Amino acid sequence: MKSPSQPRDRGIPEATVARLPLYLRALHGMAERGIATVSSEDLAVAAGVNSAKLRKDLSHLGSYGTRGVGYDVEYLVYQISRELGLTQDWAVAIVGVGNLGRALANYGGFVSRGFRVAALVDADPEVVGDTIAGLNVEHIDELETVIGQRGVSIVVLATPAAAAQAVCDRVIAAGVTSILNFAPVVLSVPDSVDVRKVDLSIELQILAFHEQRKAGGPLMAMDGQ
Amino acid sequence: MKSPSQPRDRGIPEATVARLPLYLRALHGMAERGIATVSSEDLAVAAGVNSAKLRKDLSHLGSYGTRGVGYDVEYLVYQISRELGLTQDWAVAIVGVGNLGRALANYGGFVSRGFRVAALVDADPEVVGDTIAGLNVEHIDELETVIGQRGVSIVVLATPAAAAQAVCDRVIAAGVTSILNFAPVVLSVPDSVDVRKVDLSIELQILAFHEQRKAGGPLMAMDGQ
DNA sequence: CCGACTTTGTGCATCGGTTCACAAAGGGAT
DNA sequence: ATCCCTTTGTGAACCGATGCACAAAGTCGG
Repeated sequence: MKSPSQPRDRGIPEATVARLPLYLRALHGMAERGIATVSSEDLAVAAGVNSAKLRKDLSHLGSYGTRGVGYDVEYLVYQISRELGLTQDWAVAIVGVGNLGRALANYGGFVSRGFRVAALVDADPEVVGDTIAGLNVEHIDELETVIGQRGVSIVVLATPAAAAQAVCDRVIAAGVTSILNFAPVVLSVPDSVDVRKVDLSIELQILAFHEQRKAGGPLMAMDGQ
Repeated sequence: MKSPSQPRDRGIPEATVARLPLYLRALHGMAERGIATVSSEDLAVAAGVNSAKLRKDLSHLGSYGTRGVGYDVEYLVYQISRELGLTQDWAVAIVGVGNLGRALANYGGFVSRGFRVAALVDADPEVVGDTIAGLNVEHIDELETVIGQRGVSIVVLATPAAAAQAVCDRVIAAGVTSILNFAPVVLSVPDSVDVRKVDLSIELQILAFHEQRKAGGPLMAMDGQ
């Protein structure tokens, strides 16, 4: 039994957290198009999920809808943003300024969501000193200094696989507890540190698996489905 | 008792499929270091998962281990590769040659896993004709031709959000049934088409959520956890 | 002020996935 | 050949997530 206006339930399911950014994106689009109010059904369609799931997700944040009407777009944007921590400014450092690091530095989706690329760091003297996306590329020796002085709390690892663990250890020692890893290695970190990984080739491999199935499977089993 | 070569269970759980590439990566590393045999425990550590989960995952492919010994690295690499469809050559087209598209074209992880970038396509006359990663950038008008003639079965969408759905519709009409989408939009496609999406800003937002929690949560609730 | 209509929020059944724990299977030593 | 040791493969309990279906809550027209 909980008090009726107890929105702050400390335990939001992980699956819900992963979908909130999706809702937020859909809501931003609607706000831009001047839509003031949206039903769970419409928002669900825009976000590509089932409406019951959406309502349950939102119910974890609190009771922000109006029965018979729907959700106020602006208000919901604010509530989700606040829950995700996007109402504050996050300083991000990108380590590894290869093709991927460059793409990330230029990626508009970061800035528009409360993230600020505060530093670009690389080990290659060839790129150190270059200006990318308006930022000076700094030498890896400056890593700890940069993190400390600019209040970097999230680090994006876009280094080669071989360098990732060493850089990871250093940024953790420098106090960082959130890492987004693009290098194709399993990082070993203390429990207190959050690592999310994105491996582009894994996604392709999963697609290949399903594609193969459609084509008849590895042994060309001739089942109709 | 099942016949020893009855590996083909048509229903491999989605969660398992998503982990197979992880095992494969770990196994490749071991093969390179000359390791011939590996236990589920060791492989699990290398892949960053629980060993019981790993064994259950592998059991869906068949009985490829030897009790008391472990798994033969080479053999397991082959079996997983085959299951994922990586023993064949997949032609991939990348549409949208901005920063991200460029990074993807140069990404080594594709080629090394049986994927071949067969075409780069863009709408901007400024980039059409450029050579990137040894490939000529072709005009979007050629999209259908390129897909048909080079046997492209997987398309990577790295276009701006506004263009993604239109390109998506075209590649589907051209016969493609597997799409990897980097554009921050929900694509609407027939059920027969597989879409996997990667949204870089979503991953960062999830990190921000947890980071905020560590720092005390949105209302600075002072609970120890 | 009331009654019909809309849409939320949620209890409940269900499902897929994870983890535990152990019997079965194989290897190697004696 | 037999026993002991290691490690797999899996039955079963558990856990979180999903989706249905509906009562509760609110709006709006008359």
